[in-house]
Formats: sequence, C-alpha cells, structure tokens
Amino acid sequence: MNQPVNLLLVDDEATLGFIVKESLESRGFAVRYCEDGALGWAAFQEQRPDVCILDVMMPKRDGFSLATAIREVDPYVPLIFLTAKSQTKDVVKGFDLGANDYIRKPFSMEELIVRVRALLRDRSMLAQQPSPAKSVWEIGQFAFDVQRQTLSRGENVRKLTHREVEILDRLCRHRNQVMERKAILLELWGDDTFFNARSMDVFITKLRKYLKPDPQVEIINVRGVGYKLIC
Amino acid sequence: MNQPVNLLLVDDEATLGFIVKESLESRGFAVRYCEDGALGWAAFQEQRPDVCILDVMMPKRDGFSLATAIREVDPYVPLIFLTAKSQTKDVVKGFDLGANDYIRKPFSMEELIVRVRALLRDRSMLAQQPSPAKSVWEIGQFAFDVQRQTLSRGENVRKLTHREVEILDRLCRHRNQVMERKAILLELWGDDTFFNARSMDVFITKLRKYLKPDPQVEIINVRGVGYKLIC
DNA sequence: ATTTAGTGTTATCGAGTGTTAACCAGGGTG
DNA sequence: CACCCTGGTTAACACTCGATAACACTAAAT
Repeated sequence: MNQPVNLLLVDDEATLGFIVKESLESRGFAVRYCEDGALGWAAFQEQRPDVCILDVMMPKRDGFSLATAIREVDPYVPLIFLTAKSQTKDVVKGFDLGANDYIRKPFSMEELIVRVRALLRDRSMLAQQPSPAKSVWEIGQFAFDVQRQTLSRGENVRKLTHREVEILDRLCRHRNQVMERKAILLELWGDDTFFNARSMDVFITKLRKYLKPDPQVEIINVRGVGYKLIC
Repeated sequence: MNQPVNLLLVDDEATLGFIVKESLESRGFAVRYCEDGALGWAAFQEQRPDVCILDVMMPKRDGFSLATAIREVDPYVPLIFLTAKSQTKDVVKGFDLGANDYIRKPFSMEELIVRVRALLRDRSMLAQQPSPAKSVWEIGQFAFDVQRQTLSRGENVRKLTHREVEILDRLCRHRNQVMERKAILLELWGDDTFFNARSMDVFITKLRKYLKPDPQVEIINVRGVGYKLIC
C-alpha cells in the first residue's frame, strides 16, 4: 500500500549529491540522482518522480531550463531549487518558473527533508480535494461544526439546518461585536425586505433556544443595528 | 468577482510590521496587521484570512502556539513563519506544526511576496474543481471503486448499480461542498422534471443506507440547493 | 419462450424546513 | 400617557425532502 516516495535529485557536485541522496534514502525516500540537467530531464520523463530537487547551475542544461520543461508537462509535481545562487532575483526567477520552494546552499539536511515533507503533505491534501476546510467554532460550552452542521455540547449533538448554520457562522465570525442585520440579510437573502427580516428573527429565536443551556452564551440585540454573539 | 487576497500579519516589531504591511498592500494584498499573538488569534477567528504570516517570538502568545491553534481549526490555510529564529531545529518545529514556509529574518520583501504567491498558486490549483476523475475514492472507512462499481469497507464489498455509481462519483468530486440538485439532474437525466428529481432522492436514500456503517460519513441536504458529501 | 433477478421509475405518506402571519413586549419620543 | 417602531415568540402554512413500496423494464438463466 505505502509505496516509497520517489525523489529526483539533480546536482552537478557529485560529492554533495551523494551525501544528500544517502541522507534522503536513510529517511525512507527512493532517490534517483543525476549529475546534470540533461540526464535529469531523461530521468524525469522516464519515471515521473513525486518530487524534484534541482540545482540551478549545472552543465549541459541548467536547473531553470529543466524546471521549465518539467512544468510544461506537469504543473503539479513539487519542485525545489537547491542552489548557491542566493540573490533575491534568482529566488524570484525560481518561483516564477513554477518552483514550490527554493533552498540556499549551504543548507541543513533536516531542513531539506522537512520542506520536502511539507510539499508532499500539501499534495496529499490536494488528492483529497477539495479540502475539508474544517471549521469548528467554540461557543462557550458548545462546539459548532460548520461542515457537519452540528452544534454539540458534551455528548449532546444537535443537527442544524442550512439557514441556522449560515447565520450562526456569521455571528461567530463577528463574535463579541455587533453584526448588522442588513449585512446578514444581504448576504443570505440578497435583499432586506420586511419578510426576510422577520424570517431572520425567527432563526435568531431558534438559535437562542439551542444556546440556552449555557448561560454564558447570549445573542444580544442592538436595537436598530443588529445582533451580537457573546461568549 | 476578483476579491483581494486577505493576509494576516502578526509581528511584534511594529516598525517592521508596518513596512511589510505597506509593501504587501502596494502589491494588491489586503493586510490585517496584529502586534501580538493574542490579537492575531482574535483576528484570525474573525476574518479567516487567505494566508497567515507569523513571527515566532512575540508577547502574549508566541507564533508556534498561534500556528497550532490555527491548524486545529483550519488544516488548509497557508501558514508562513517569518522570524529571526534561524536554527534548524526551529525550522523543523515550524514545519512540524503545519507551516507551509519558513522565512528567516532579515529577508527581502520580493522573496516574501513571491513565496506568498507560490502558496496561493498551489491553493488555487487545489481549489480547481471538480476534482480530477479518480478511479478509487476514499470515503471515510469506505473505498469506492468507480471502475469496478464497488463500495467496500474492510472485507465487506458491495456492488453498486450504474446510477448509484454516477451519483456517488459526482458527490465525491464535490466532496465537502454543496452539489446542486439541478446539476446532477441535468448531467445524468438531461432534464430536471419532477419525477427525475424524486428518482434521484431514492438513490440518495440508498447511498445513505450503504454509507451508514461509518458515522463519519454523511450526505447532507441543503434545502432547495442540493447535497453535500461529508467525510 | 418463460422465468427470474436486478435495476430504475413512479407513487405515497409523513417528517423536516423555511416563510408568512399574528400577537405581544418593551423602548423611545412627543 | 399615548403612540410608533423594533424585535420576541409562537403557530400556521407551503413546500421540499426521506423512506418505503409497488411497478415497469431489461437482460440473463433455465
């Protein structure tokens, strides 16, 4: 099930390259090492690695050119430059070509590894996309899960309806400050007619009832302006 | 349509913070600046920024603690540390807490901007939807094989029918976000007449029954809009 | 050719959800 | 105090959706 992660490492300094390769392998990565850009390109095409780590200054084909070629066929694969070119304009160029990270030599192995992992973590979220963007609010003793549309207090879990969620979510975002009636109405209903306003009042009543068990929590009305969630 | 990107910048050095804020704003970002970790947390909760840029050493609440809190409620928002703590172990700790980048002070504004953009670029690819077609989806404890038309949970394998597969596949591609009834109906039935709509409800019922063994998984209805697959 | 199992559609009933309506409480103003 | 305006609460209502069963159709099996 858990296949090793394939890295492509391209660097013309063979001694350094070898150390990096060994070090990465000892962390469980499968590393393909190439000594110049041309070999690197061949290796990329052949095995489509999960991450590419490229030096910039290399014989045959430099890292920027190689990165461009890679991005043309694969806009997603994580691309890390690992180079002695430390000027800002080089960093900018690197990212412009589609790099995902840019590490200056000399660097620590620990840092390289942790940056590789960070990119892989991102990509694995990408595979699960779109992201669950989990959003859970704490409201006094309650936990309000926007995604699952639930309001729970200890063991007690209550399912909320769509409208209830939208209103409570907005109150949470502006908690402890006044949230204007008009703003909610325009966002949720598109206009602020008389009936919609009254409809909202009904939902406020419901939410108050749900939140009643915790006396610390309150939805306060500010006459003529809007509501304020206290917690 | 094109709303400005909201950045949250938390740094206790007010002079530096101000310069960074101005500089970012001149590039078209909307920046909310906070002087300490506690304020930063409040600001994050209130406005849910698109990117967070955090100093590590701060009064009230340090950047690591703040990052942890942020990651708890949002595993997804890009997080950048911007700090004078340049030791490898600090960098490692930063990424371990879920950071997406770690920039050492002093830094160049150009580099900060380009790194922010790189993260946003990633996320915008991530947000592209629907998700690419996959042949096997993970839905909580289930594995849903589109090709083989099977839904399995451990040893337990259930064969799905054609219609069931088509609907579940679409829900998966829009997982964790609302999938409009109308869209499904038009795609699968070609029109959205009353009877087709009811027919779809029947399939939703069946799918819910199949998915019931895992309480983490849910197909939520959003009245008048459509369905949302939670997992 | 007939049976049978499987698949998808139509029908029905009841529960859930959001809107409208009606009535009431309180606060500010003349 | 009388008056109006805003908001609180509850109930009635219309509509959507959930669940189940009956039905129609297809394709494979006998």
